[in-house]
Amino acid sequence: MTIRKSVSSASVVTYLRNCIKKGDLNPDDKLPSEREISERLKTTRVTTREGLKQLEAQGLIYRSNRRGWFVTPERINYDPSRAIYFMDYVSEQGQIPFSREILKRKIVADAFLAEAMKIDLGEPVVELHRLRGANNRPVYFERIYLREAILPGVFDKPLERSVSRVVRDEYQTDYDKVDLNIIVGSLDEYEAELLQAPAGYTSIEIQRLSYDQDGHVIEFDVEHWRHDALQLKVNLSAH
Amino acid sequence: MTIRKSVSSASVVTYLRNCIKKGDLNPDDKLPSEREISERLKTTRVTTREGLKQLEAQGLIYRSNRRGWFVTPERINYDPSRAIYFMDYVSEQGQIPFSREILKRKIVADAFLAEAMKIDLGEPVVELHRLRGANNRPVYFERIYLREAILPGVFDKPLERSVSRVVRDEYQTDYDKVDLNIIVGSLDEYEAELLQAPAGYTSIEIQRLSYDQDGHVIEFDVEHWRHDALQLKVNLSAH
DNA sequence: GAGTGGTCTAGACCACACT
DNA sequence: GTGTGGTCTAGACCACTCG
Repeated sequence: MTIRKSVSSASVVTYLRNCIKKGDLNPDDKLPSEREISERLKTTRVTTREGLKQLEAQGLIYRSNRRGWFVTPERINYDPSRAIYFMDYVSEQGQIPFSREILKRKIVADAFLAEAMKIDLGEPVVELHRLRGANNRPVYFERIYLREAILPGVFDKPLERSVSRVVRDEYQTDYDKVDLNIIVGSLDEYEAELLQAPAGYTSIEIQRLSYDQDGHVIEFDVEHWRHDALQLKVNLSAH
Repeated sequence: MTIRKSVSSASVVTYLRNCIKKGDLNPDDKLPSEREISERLKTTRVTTREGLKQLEAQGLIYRSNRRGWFVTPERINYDPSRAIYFMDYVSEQGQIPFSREILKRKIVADAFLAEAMKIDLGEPVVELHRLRGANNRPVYFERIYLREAILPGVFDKPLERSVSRVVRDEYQTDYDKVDLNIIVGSLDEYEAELLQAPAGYTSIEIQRLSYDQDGHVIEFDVEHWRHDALQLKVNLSAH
């Protein structure tokens, strides 16, 4: 049996956790400055930051860029197995969603895309980047790749609100099968800036590969979520 | 447009990343000591550790207790939607699995369990803790809760290799529906020690609630994975 | 312009792992 | 016993945010 020595950063964790539990700090409230916390608990900034990072790992608080530390609001429940759209399920959960298009362009498949989408090198693809969030807080960034061969003219469709709605309604194509790939990673500088996080911030990366009824890949989608903003729910049936 | 200043911990990241790419460091190899890296790159331990933590967040390296830093081996692919057992899918992926029972006991449902399993407070439940890993490296710890009301005498069954196999074969009960709940969190001291990780280590928590054909909850299962050891794959069909 | 978070230096002590 | 990782102190500078 190991004997735990008392760790000073733990007092930061305990102190702030209590503030949150007691309601002195509410969701989206800003925490006191690191220097102020350090002074109050008679420790140094390095130690205080260690404690803050532990609370961050637990998802109780989050960082916004250089703006400071905040209490994490309720997570977004996301079920990638349901045919429901971001704007809708966020609203349903009582939060106000937003969606911002960052980039839309025609490209050709490079080696990575060709392998991931199981298509030929050089096949024309429409690339779409967008940022989405709730209550003015960005929660995930995604890159979407659509095959022009399967969805002719898709570049000129209004894709901002929902790609899958366009595919369903304008191409009479159903998503028959979806392969999900989920991994915990960290944000690169570009992704971090968009998500108002420091580079290296822990993220959840969701890759989604969608097929139509004929087994063709129609869409490839890579999402990077702030780890603190997401709760994944998946319902599986044996039928 | 912001101008990036060059960060010193980044040189640690770049240096070690190259060592791994070039093959100077191979999966499961131990990295040089923090002091040695610091000296080699003419920086201090704090900065070196900052770089190491970034590589850890990216999943390229991992920590084992106080033993040091190691290069992350290939992740385990886990598809919670498939009816396949840990011992089997790890073997299939060319790794050697192990499973260790930590605890088995009869308890009654407390408030948390009652709510999670949608059962009455005080209902008898069999609790099982176990630790699983591959190639001698622990990868996840799980708590399993089984309803004695639905699975009479389950306490005395051999549950170590696979609970679901016992349920299927000995009770002729099929898993009809499974609700998954996935969240990124961190390990508490107990979990961390079992997983040979420092307390607070980033983890993936998977809660699984399984129902039989009649809609009764038969099993509740909470898994804590080392974040660096797991790649989730889920296949969804519209059928 | 003041204050903050992000980064860094140059030390130190302790408990634990390894030999 | 030696060396390592885990933790901590007491400073410092810079770039950025905010008022």
